[in-house]
Order: sequence, then structure tokens, then C-alpha cells
Amino acid sequence: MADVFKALADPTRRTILDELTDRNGQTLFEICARLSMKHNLNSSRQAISQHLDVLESAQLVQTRREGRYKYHYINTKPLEPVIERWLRPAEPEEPSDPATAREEEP
Amino acid sequence: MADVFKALADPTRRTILDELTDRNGQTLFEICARLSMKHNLNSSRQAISQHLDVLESAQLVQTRREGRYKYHYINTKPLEPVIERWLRPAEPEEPSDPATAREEEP
DNA sequence: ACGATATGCAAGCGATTGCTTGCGTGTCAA
DNA sequence: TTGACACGCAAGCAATCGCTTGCATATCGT
Repeated sequence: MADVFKALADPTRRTILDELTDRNGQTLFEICARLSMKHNLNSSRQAISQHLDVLESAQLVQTRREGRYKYHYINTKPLEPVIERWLRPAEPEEPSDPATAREEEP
Repeated sequence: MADVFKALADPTRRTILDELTDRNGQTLFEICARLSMKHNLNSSRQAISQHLDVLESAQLVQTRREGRYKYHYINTKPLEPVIERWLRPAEPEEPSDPATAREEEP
């Protein structure tokens, strides 16, 4: 689970996920080209490849080999527990504005 | 928005959010003590203070001053757009298993 | 077989991160 | 006022990160 947050910490990796959301199943070169075109990100092939390795280690990207091509698919499953961890249990608590909240002294 | 992911990338900061979820509105020393007790995290006061600064910059923690005490409150609002970014738009797409999916050649 | 294509592996480098150390500031009780 | 308490600021350091560079492997078309 820690890998998921570390993977999402980099803006280039988040843009890669955006790209795979827009068009799933791209190859490495395809991702490089579209990152340069649509997102003005001129990172090298090796840089993107390493980013994809990080995303794959975090299970956020799954891959499928076919000959010399390697297709990359986004996988949003690791994101679901991220939400449940803090979003759900904290919702029915006290008001979100600290100026109006009150607690006993420590 | 980048600050949110960077803030969540550290395991100690995630544990701090867990602690604030369990008991909202704690002071710095209170957080230090409970991290040591319940989570076996023996970080120094300054280390935790810097972590809280990061969380506050990311708007994940709001603070309220009262005399020499500073109370910390979790704020889950920055987490909501995180979900919508990839979870929602990618759901009605093709099968998540890359072995069965298919795309045209690049 | 040969070259072109698509990707993998690994060492090295500057920048950033998380933490420590030491001192400073403001607040409260006696 | 004095001392204890809660917290802030900033320099320094080892570890990690993102990226480059260079070479290697594997697959396809001709």
C-alpha cells in the first residue's frame, strides 16, 4: 500500500495515469509520444520506462507482452482502499472548521 | 494537488492521519506520545512537527491555536478529487485483465 | 542473415527528503 | 519574576529520487 502513494507522488507518473485513462493499452513509445504532444512533457524513453516500473510495482499499471510490444493498462483497484482509510471513518465526526470545534485540555 | 500526494507518500504522515482519525484535535506532544504508544513510532518531536507542517501545507490538516497549545484536525476534503481523477472515468472501460483485452497495433 | 525497432539493465549524478541537533520564542503557573 | 512547558526556526547530513548515459537483449520485416 505504501508503494501506491509513492507512485502517485510524482507528477509525471500521475500524467501517465491520465494518459492511460484517456487511452488504455498503450506501448512505451506511444506513451512517450503522447506525453510530449498533449502534455508538453519531454521526458526521455528511459525516464518514462522507469516511471512505468514504479507504477507496475504499485499495481497501478498492469502489462501484457505481445512480441516486441508491451501494452500498459491502468488498474484502479489499489486506489479504492485509499479512500476508505480516511474518507469514510472521519465523515460523521465533529465540524471540519477548527475555529468552532472544542476539545478538553491535554 | 501535488502536495497532497507528496504528503501521503510518507508512512509516518499516513499514521498521523490515522491517529487524527481515531482522535481528532490533538496537540503535537499528544500525537508524539500516541504514535510511540500505539504505533511503535519513536520519532522525535521535531520530526513530527515537520511532518505536521507538510500535512498542513497539503491542507490535509487544519490547526487551531489556543494559548501555548496548537490543536490539529484532519481534513479529508483534498482526498475527494483524488478519487474522481482516475476511479470514475476509467470504470466503464474495457476489461481490467490485460490478458483478455485487445488493442490495434501502434 | 541483416538492419531497424521496442524494450531492458545498470552505473552515475544533482536535487530532494526525512531526520537530527541546537537554539529561540511565546505562554502559563507558582 | 522565575522556571517549566509547548512549540518554532534553521543548519547540517545520510538516504532516496528522478534522470541521464551507455550498452545489451529480443523481436520483426525484408
